[in-house]
Amino acid sequence: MNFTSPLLNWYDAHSRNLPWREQKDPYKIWLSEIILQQTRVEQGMAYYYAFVERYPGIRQMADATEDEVLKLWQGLGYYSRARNMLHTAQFVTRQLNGSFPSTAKEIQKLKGIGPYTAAAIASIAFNEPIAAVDGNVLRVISRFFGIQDPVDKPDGRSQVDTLANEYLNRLRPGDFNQAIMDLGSQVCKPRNPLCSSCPIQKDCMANALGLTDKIPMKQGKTKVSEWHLDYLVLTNKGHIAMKQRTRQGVWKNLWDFPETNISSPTVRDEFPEIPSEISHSTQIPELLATFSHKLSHRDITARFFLLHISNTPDTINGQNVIWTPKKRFGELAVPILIEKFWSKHQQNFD
DNA sequence: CATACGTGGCC
DNA sequence: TGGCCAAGTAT
Repeated sequence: MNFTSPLLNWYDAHSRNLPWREQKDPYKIWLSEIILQQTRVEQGMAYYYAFVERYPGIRQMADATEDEVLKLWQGLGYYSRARNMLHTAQFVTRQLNGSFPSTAKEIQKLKGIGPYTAAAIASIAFNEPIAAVDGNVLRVISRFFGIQDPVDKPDGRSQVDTLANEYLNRLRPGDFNQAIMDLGSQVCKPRNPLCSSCPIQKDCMANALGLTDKIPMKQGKTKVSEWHLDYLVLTNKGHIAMKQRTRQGVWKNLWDFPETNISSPTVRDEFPEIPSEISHSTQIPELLATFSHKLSHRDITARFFLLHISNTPDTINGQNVIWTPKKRFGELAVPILIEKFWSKHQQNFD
């Protein structure tokens, strides 16, 4: 099988010039890998630059607050990555004396780092011969070797792991891993792969069998459930009531508005009750907007009810709130759903 | 082992 | 359009 050599030759000629590839700084490689988990390079690039500028090294990141890191991360999604990243920055700085672990085994003990990211950092930053198997590698390897078992099941997955480590170039493990990822993202794409431009087309099983649109085979589909969210947008003289999502769950530690207590689908035509903490209000909440928003696992329908009130209680429907001046709304890390609502309707809050 | 966890792009 | 996919991890 002619796999590794043509792959590395192709990489030498076509590798992308990415900022975290300019040096072998474990901090920057780690940061880029966390950002790029389940995220395309094009989407993550601006965030990478923002983080490197704000935190040139892991020690600077360790001194940050979680609110600040989440605000920088806003819009990237999977916010546990940001929380775990800060935790790891503090752990490496304070417990490991600022020295990033140098083996995949040790790296994987850090929060937010699993088998893929540990192997990627170890191979790229420390030259450890270990295959980093991500979605691209799963696709390239399963197509090239014609693996027709589902790659999201243990059997198919372990076949790919084995082959990737078997064909790994032990002299250039980091380049080998990045070469497959670049090939997977630029040539061996999920749909409409550019097989005629592929350096390993000649020995590719999926290409020979006409199965590039069938491989990689996958089994699992996560079911999407519906979720109704009813927000109370309370204002008082240019201040807005905001609450932090501290409970375990989606958007943890990001900010949004207090929620009403009428989220049951059967009573969705009713107006929300006035929270008992509100001293007196002659009007009823006005339905300002209805937004739909899709998460990977939820279809959200969010309604935003506006109400001007004359006191500033510390809790709304039992939820702790802060009263944020309208000018400072932008300092809070909010879900994209809230950001979109805000950018469209903030003029209503004067 | 299955499910939770965001958002944007593509066809 | 709705479903799939993206440099996955934690539980």
